[in-house]
Amino acid sequence: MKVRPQQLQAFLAVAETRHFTQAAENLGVTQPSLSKRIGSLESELGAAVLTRSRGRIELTDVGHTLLGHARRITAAHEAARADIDDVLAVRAGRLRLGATPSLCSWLIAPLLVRYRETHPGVTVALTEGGSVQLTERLAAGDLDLAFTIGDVAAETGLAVRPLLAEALVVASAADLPPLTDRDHLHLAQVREQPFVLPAHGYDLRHLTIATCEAAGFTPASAVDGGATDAVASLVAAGLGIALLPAMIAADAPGLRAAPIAPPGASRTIALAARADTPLTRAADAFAASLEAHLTDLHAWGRLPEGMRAL
Amino acid sequence: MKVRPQQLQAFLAVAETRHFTQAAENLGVTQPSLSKRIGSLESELGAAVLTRSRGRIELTDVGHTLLGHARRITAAHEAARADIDDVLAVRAGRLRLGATPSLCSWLIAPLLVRYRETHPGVTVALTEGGSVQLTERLAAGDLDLAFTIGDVAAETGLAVRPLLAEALVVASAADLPPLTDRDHLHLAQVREQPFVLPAHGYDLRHLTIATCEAAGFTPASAVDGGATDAVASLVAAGLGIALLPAMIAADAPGLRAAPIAPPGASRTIALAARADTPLTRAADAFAASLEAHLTDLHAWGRLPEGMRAL
DNA sequence: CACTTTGCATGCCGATAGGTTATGAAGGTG
DNA sequence: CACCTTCATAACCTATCGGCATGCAAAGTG
Repeated sequence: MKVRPQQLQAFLAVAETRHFTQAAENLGVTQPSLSKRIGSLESELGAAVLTRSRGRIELTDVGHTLLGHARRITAAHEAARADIDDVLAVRAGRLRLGATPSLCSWLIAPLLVRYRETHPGVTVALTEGGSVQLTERLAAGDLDLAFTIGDVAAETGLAVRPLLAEALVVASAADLPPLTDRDHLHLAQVREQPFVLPAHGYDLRHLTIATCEAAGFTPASAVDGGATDAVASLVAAGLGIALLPAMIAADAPGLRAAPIAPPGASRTIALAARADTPLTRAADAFAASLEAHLTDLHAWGRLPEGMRAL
Repeated sequence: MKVRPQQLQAFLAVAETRHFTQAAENLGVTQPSLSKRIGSLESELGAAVLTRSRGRIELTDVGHTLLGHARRITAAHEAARADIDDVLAVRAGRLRLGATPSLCSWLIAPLLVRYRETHPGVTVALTEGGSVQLTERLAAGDLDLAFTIGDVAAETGLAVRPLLAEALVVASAADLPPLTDRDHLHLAQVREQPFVLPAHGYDLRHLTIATCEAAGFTPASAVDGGATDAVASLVAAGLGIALLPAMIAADAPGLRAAPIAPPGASRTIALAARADTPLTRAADAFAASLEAHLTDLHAWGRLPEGMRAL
C-alpha cells in the first residue's frame, strides 16, 4: 500500500510504448525521472516489472500481472475524479428536501421545475411532514434542507432563514352569513365563536392559539383535531371557524375568508438547514435557485395574495 | 492523478471510525499526520471530504462520492499485491514450454507431474515442434523454455544448457539378418547400405549426415523424407537402415538396434531460453525442478539405456 | 575499427511532501 | 472554573522526487 499513481502511470506508459525516453516525453517528465519512478516501483514490489535488454523493453511475469491491475487502478482514479467533478459542478448529487404539505403545491413544485432545468443530474428526494418532524430529520442528517413553518427553535443547531410571511385569515362557511360586513375584521369580534383547531403537532394549532391569546382570548374549540384540509372541510360544513393560511383558505371550496385587521397575523415560511454542516453543492444550488425564484416573484409582483417577502 | 493510496487509506479510516485520533491509532500514525493526509487530499480534490464540526465527523457530498471509489481503489491495490505475491511465490503464473515430440513422453511427462505437485497454481502450455521452430518461437517470446535437440546456434540470443547425450544406434529391420554379429558395429561397415533419411527440417537428418561424414562417407538415401516415426516404419519394412536415437529405436516395433562402436554417436538434449530476458519465476522453478529430476535419475541409476547426463 | 548515436542508469542538488513533537483553540465535563 | 478531549497548526527533520549533468553499454556508421 505504498504504490503511488505516478508509478503506475509510469509503468503503463513504458508498457505501452516499450520505450523509456518516449514514455517520459508522453508524460511530460524527463527520462531519469521516469527511470526512478519505475525503479522505486520495482523496489516496492520487490521484483522487476520490466526487462531492459538493450533496445528491447519487455514485461516480466510480475509486470504482466501488474499490468491489468494498474489499468484498473488508474481507471478507478479517473472515474473518481470525474464523479467528484460532477458533484462539484452540481451535475450530479443528491438533494433531500423536506416541506410541509401546504407548501408543496404552489412553492415547491415550480421551484423543482426550475432547479431540474439547471441541474438535471441531481436526484431529488422530497419528504413531506410537519415542521417538528422535519427539523428532527434535519438534525439527524436525514435531510439537507427543509421548508418549515414558524420560528423553529434555533437552539437545535439549525440555521433558519425566513423566506415569506403568509397572512392568516379567518375562515368560515360560505353558506353562513359573513362574520363581518367590513373588508377585514378584528380578532376580538370572533372571541365568542367556536373554533375548529388542528390536531396536536400541527404548527397551525399553536399558531392559532397564540394568535388568539395575543388578541386577548383563548379560542373555544368546537372540534379539536384533524389535519389542515380536514379543518377546512369542517369549517365549510359550518362546525366552526378557523384561522387558516390565505393560500389554503383560497383553495378550499365552500369557505369564506376574512382578512384580519392590521397588524393582522401571519405564519413564517422559512428554509432550515443544519448549522454545523456546510451545505452540499446540490443544496447550495437549490438555495440559490430559491432565492432567485423569490426575487423573480417579488419583482414581477407575482407573489400570491397575502404573501410577503422577508 | 496525484491522490496517493495513503490519503485514501486515511480517508477510509476516518470515514469508518468517524474519529481522527482513533483512526490515526488504527493506522499506526500520529493524529497530526493523519490530519495532514486528509488535508492534502482535500486540497488536491479541491473540496472538503469531511465535516469536522466539533465532536461530529461526517462525510460531505464529495466525501460520499469518494467513498466508494476509495474502497474500490484500495481493494484493487490489495488484489494487485496478492496477485504479485502469488507470482513471486510461484503459486500462480504461466509456463510456456516447448519440446520435440520425441521428448514429450519419457522426459516431459514425469517432469510436469513433478512440477505440478510443487506449483499447482501455474498453468502450463506445452508446444511440440522441431528444434528450429522452437528456437524461433523462443526468440520471438512465444515460449519461456524449450527442450531442443542438437547444438542450437547460440548466436540467436539464446542461452542453451546441455542436459543429456542420447546415443544413436543403427536401426535395421528385425526380420532381416543383423548387420553385424558383434554387440556393436563401426559406421564404416554400413557405408554401402541405403539409408532412410528424415525430411528436411528434422534435426535427425542433419545429425545422420554429419555423423556419417565424420565416419568418412555420405549416406546414400533409399528413401528421403518423413517424420521420425515414419523413418522407423520404413526401416522396419526393410527399405533401408537409419540412425535413430536409442529411446526411439527401442520403442518402435520391428526394429533391430545396433550400438555404434566407441566413440559412438549421440544427439544432445538441451534446455534453451532467451539469453537477454530473465526467466519468469515459473520457468525458473521448472528449470530447478528439471535439475532435481535429472539428478535423481542419475543418482538412482534410472537413466534410460543410451542416455548420459551432461 | 574508431567514432557517433541511442537509450537507460546514476550521482548530485534543490524543492517538496510526510512524519513527529509541541502547542493552540473549542467544546464538553466534574 | 479548572480540566479533559479532540482536531488543527507550527516548527522541525528526514525521505523522496524531479531535474540536470554524466556515465555506460550496445548498435549503427564511415
